[in-house]
Amino acid sequence: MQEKSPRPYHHGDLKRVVIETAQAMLQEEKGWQFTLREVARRAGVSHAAPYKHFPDKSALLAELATLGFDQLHREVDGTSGRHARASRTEFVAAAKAYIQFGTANPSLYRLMFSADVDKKAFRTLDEAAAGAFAVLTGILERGQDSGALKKQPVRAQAAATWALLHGFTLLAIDGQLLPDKVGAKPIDAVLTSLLEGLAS
Amino acid sequence: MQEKSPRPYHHGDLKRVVIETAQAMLQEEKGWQFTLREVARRAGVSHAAPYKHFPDKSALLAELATLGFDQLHREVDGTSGRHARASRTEFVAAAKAYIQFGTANPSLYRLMFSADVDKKAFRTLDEAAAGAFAVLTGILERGQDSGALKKQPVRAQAAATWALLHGFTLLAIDGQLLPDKVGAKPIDAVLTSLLEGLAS
DNA sequence: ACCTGAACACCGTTCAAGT
DNA sequence: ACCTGAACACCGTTCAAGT
Repeated sequence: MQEKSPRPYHHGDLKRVVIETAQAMLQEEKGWQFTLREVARRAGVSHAAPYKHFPDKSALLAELATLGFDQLHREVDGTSGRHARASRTEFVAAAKAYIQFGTANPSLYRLMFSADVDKKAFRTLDEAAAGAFAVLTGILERGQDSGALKKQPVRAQAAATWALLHGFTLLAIDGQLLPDKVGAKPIDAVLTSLLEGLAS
Repeated sequence: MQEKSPRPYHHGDLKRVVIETAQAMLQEEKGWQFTLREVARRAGVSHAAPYKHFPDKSALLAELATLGFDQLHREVDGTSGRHARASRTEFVAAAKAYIQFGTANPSLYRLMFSADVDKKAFRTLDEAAAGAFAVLTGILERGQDSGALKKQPVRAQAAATWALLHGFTLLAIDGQLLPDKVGAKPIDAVLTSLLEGLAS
């Protein structure tokens, strides 16, 4: 019995395989050491093959970052109920989901905000980031409607919230929020402080 | 008249020159593309020479990051008066100095929190980061003493403040807080929001 | 003690040539 | 249309050899 075309000359689906291999590598320890040649190696293909699907490394990184923002979008969005009015609990759940995503996928999260991704070519990346940002804005709007949050310019509130979540996530990834430095349960303390700034 | 020993075989002060050259490169556009060989080239020395002063690239990066934290420490500290009690104004000035440092030295700021620096060998880096962190803690303590800030566990307040400043700084560096996305004067809006969370 | 030059094992990227 | 293999210009790092 012959194996199903073990290594056909034309891979057929290489673009997807490259992306999936790269994503798997990002999940690993030291996933931030990202090598195009290693991706090709694992995909069982020559190191020049990916260039038929991505103009350069930056473009692949941009694609991975875009997919990361999409996933972040979905995970934060998934915590929020579909009510027209949002509670503080809902707000906190969304915030925790954001931080959870980042700390669970440190290399990917870093990549999403890395200087190495191709910023010019991929408007898609900006759109994906804006999409994730819009989720925050939406929750804040609905929180204001319910009276749980202070009525303030929503975009400024969203920027402050995003900055706090982003900073907290990165500091956590860097191991710079350890209890001995910052007290126990930093996440709860920080979210409390944030809420007190926004709550009515 | 003879030039003063134009290129002596023994440089004599190479370690400092390497650091200063590296710092100058970090100030440039694309300063984050950091190459040990390019540093050596600019210092007019062979590419192997730096290895007599730094075990590897990580070690140099760690040294640069440490110096960065020292500078950040000084600049934030410089804004705070020497009174035992701190006002909100003082707190805001410190926060703005933090953000100003980061946005004025984007590559250095990124490096200070980069995954590439040698975390194990250099306890100095941790100490420098802790020093900068301590400034925030000090201002918050003195702000609580003056009654300008709510009495809360200081380390948690400091963590929230740090996270917000860190996130804001990085988003600003990434160009992700542009007015069209986030409204005008994001910095003031964010600091206001932060203050409302901490103020009494 | 400090520096050089050649060498090694890696990259990202390109391009003629193969299927 | 898609992939390979060799090639080029770069890295970081090591090490015998020079001063």
